[in-house]
Amino acid sequence: MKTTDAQVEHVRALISSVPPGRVTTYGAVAEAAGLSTPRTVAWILRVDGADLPWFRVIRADGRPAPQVRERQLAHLRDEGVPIVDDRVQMRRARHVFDDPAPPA
DNA sequence: CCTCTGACTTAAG
DNA sequence: CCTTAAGCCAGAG
Repeated sequence: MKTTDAQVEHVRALISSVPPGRVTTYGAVAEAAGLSTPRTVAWILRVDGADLPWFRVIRADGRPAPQVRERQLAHLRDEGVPIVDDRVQMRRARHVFDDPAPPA
């Protein structure tokens, strides 16, 4: 199904709700927003994520996106996110969305 | 209508 | 820990 504006707004809201010092993954956001693939989340951040805490969204393995990894790591370190060898310790820093995914 | 690319993920070698 | 392959959706050419 084509991604709706509501879905995009949902994704933006979810990312905005991630508190400082915590992080989430593309997959988690996609699932919470009801999207079928994390690539859509990446697309949203790329085209309309300048005003969002995009640096709190990392890949599933705990590493930032290669293209922005320096800036992302800098932001995360600044917020006190546990990082070891350029890898985020999601076990401690992962954020859990209270708002459940909408039923199909 | 085609192919390519991308701030992704999981599985397999 | 490394690289491939396949699946996935949206946009650009």
